[in-house]
Amino acid sequence: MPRTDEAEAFFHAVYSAIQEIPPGKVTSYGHIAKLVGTPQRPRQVGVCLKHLPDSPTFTHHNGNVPWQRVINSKGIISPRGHQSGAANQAQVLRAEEVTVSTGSLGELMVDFSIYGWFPKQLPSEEAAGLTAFSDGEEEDA
DNA sequence: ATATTGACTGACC
DNA sequence: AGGTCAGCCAATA
Repeated sequence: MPRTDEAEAFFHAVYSAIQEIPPGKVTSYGHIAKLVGTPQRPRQVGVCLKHLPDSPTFTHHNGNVPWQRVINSKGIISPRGHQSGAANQAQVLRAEEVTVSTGSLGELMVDFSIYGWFPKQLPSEEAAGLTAFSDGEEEDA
């Protein structure tokens, strides 16, 4: 649990934002950071999830916060230094019909098409007509 | 109390 | 296209 009130507020904001990610979709740490008004702290978002309680006695816990729907900006499940936790996350995502493929290096990739928001743009920016990475560089479908 | 780590990311080589 | 670096800051050591 957070040690300061300031951190407490941040944790709460992050968990609440994550709860808004619809089932079957994912987003990035960076995007959550933007949503809570601290775009320069995607890392702290990771810290929040790292310390997400298991016990339902907490307001936010792994039973009501869809932690599995947060991946990194590269579109892959963060390996967090090692693979065990990431593999579990992939399993939980697959359980909610999210396609996760394994790359040649063992990376667990999530299809960008199910991003609730693109990693580099907020919904408002998307509405402005940005094309993100659909610029026409596809070589395969 | 000081130092290191790390569920991140974008900017630069 | 792929590695490195500098910010970030709570949690650990």
